[in-house]
Amino acid sequence: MAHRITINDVASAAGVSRQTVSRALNDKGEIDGDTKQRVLDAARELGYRPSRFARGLVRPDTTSIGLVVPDLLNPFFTEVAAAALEAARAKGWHVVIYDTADSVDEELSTLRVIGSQVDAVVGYFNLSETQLDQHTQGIPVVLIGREHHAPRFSSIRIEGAQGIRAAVDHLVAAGHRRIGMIDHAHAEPSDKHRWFRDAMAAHGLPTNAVAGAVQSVDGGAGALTELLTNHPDLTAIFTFNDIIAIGALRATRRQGRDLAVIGFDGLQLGTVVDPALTTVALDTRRIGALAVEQAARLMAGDEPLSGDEMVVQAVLLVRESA
Amino acid sequence: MAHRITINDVASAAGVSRQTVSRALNDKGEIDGDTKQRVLDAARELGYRPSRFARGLVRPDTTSIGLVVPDLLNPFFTEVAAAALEAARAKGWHVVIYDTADSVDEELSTLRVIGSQVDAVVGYFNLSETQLDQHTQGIPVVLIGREHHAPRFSSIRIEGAQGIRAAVDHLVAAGHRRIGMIDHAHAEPSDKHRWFRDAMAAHGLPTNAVAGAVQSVDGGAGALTELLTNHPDLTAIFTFNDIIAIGALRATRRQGRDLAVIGFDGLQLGTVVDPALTTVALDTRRIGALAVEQAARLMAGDEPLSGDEMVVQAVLLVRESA
DNA sequence: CGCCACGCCGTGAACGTTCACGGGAGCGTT
DNA sequence: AACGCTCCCGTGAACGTTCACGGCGTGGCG
Repeated sequence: MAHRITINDVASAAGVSRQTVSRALNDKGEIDGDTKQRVLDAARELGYRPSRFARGLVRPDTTSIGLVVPDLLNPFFTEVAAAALEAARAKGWHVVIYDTADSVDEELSTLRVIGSQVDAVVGYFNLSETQLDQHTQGIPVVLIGREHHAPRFSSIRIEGAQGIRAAVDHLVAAGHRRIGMIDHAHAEPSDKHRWFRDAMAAHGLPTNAVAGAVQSVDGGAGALTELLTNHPDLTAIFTFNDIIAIGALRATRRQGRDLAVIGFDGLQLGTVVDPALTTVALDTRRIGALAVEQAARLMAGDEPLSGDEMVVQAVLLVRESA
Repeated sequence: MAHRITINDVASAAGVSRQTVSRALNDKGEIDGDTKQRVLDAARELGYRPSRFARGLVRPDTTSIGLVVPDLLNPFFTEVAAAALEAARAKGWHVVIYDTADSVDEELSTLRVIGSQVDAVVGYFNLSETQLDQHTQGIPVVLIGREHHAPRFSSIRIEGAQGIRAAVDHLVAAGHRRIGMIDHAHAEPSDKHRWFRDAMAAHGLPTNAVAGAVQSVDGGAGALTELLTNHPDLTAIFTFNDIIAIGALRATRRQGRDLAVIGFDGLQLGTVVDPALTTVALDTRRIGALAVEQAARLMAGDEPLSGDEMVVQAVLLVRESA
C-alpha cells in the first residue's frame, strides 16, 4: 500500500484510458453514460481522489494566501480574518489561516512551512524584517500595523494618533486629570502607548501610571488592580485594546470604583457589556480588504497601493464607559 | 508577460542548470558559494517564485484541510476554528477556512472550489448529503453536529439532551413554569428545540412559546420582544445559542423585566456580560480536536473513531442569569 | 455506394519541480 | 602516470493531471 492511487489505476480498473476517467470526473461531456458510471464506480471502489498538485500544475487557476494572526480568539483578529475571508472570496481565493500565539518561534515555524503552500502572506508579525525576508521564499508579504523596507513587502499603517488624541481630549473635557494606561506586556512600549503619551503631553499631563497586561479579560482586570494599588487617585484608564478594557471595566465595578475606561479596537463586543465600552475604533473590514487588495497587486505585479492609501485611521467611538 | 517565470528562466539567466538553481534555493549543499549567490540574485531579479504545485507533486508531504463554518464572527465557531487550527498545527497541516454565511448557495460554491484545494473537509453544512456527496469529489468529509450515511463521511454528534434537560430542571427547581424558547430562524426546528420540548414534556409543561431568531445579538433581542408580546407571562427563556441569549438578556433588562435566561454553547463571552450568562456548554476544543483527528484517520485509511467516541456532551453551566 | 458528421475514446505532450545518477575538473597519493 | 577522491554541476526521468489532437465506428444523406 505504498503506492498512491492515480488516475491510471482507475483507468485500468474501468478498462478505459486516463482521459476518459478525467472526462467522467469533471463532467466534461464527450462520454457515454454507461462508461461514465463505470468509471465513477471504479473510482469510488478504489477510493481515488485526484491530486490537487497535479491538477494545479496543469491548470494554475487557483491562488491562495496565508493569513497570519497572533490570536484568532481575540475578536479583533477574528474580525480582520472575516473581512479578509470575504475579500478573498470575492476574488475566488483561498485563505489559509495560521495562529502564531503571538510567539516568534511559532511565526518562524509557520513561515518555514508557508512558502510552499501559499502565493502571498498577509498578517501580523513580531519577526525582524531580515528574518521575514529570509523565510518567505520570494512571495509577496503584506504587513499590518508595521513599517517595512524590502520592496517585496508592503504594509498597512495604523494611524492612531488622532483617535487617541480625541480620546484623551474627551477624558480631559469630562474633568479627568489622572489618567492611566494599560499597555501590552511586551518589552517595548506599543505605538498606542506613544500616541497616548503625546496626547497627554499636549495637555500638560503626566503619564507615569502605566501597567502591562496579557491580552485577555483577566489580564486587563489584573493590570487594573495593580495600577490602582500603585496609583489610587486615577479616575480614568486608556487601554491597549478592548479585551483588556473590558477586563479593566469589570474590575473597577467589582472594586466599587467608577473609573472612566476607553479601549482600543472598536469591537462589536464592546456594545454588549454594561456600560457599553467607549473605544478608539479601527475599521477591521477595511483592514482585511486592503490587505487582500494589496496582496493581489503585489502578486500581479501591478502598481501597488501607495502608502497614503494603505492607512486606516482610528476614530473615537463614544459609548457609555467614558 | 504571458509566461510564468520558471526555474529554467532563472537557470539560463544565471548560466547554470535547473538542478543548480534548485540546490541554491533549497540550501541543499553541493554547490559553490559564488554560484549560489549568483543564482539567488538572478532569482530575486526575475521575481521568481517556485510553483507550489510542481513542488507538491514531486514531494507530496504537505496536507491541508478545509474548515467550513457558517459564520466566523460567531464566537462559537471561532472557538471551534481555533481548536481545529491548533490540532492541525500539531500534525503539521494547513487549514483553509471558508465562511458560508449560513447559506446553501455559498456552501455549494465553496464545495465547487474546495475539492481541488484540500485533502479533507471538516465543518458545518446545511446541504443535503446527496449534494455533499456529489460535490466533494471523493475526499473525506467530517460533519459536525449532524448525522451521515455515506461511508466516506463521518460525523461528530452533539449530544445535548441531558444538558438541556438539566437546564430545564434547573429552571423548574427555581419555580419557573412558563418557559419559552428562541430557536434559529430556519424552516425546521433545531435539535435543541426537540431536546427542549422533551425536557419540558418530562415536567408536563407546554412548549407553545417559541420564536425564531437570526443568529446575532440584535436578532436575539428582537425575538425576545416578539415572544414577550405574544406570551407576556413568560418568566424564563432558553435560547438556540449564547449570542441570541445575550441579545435576549439585554432586551429583558431594557424592558425592565427580569426573566431567567439560559443560552447554549458555553462561550467565554458569556462571562463578561452582566449578569454572567448561564448556559448549556459545549467543549469546543474537543470538537475541533475530534474533527481533525477523524479527518486524519479517514485520510490515512485507518480505523476511524467509532460513533461513541465521536460525541460531545453538553453540560449545564450555571452562572448568574438563571 | 461514397462521403461527411458526430459521438465516443485513446495517445503524446506539457505543466514545473525534485530525485537518482553520471561526469568532469582538480588535487593528492602511490 | 595512473588511480581515486572530493567538489561541483548537468541530464534524464518521474510525479499525476489536463489539453490538443487524431482515430474509429456508426448512421444519415445525397
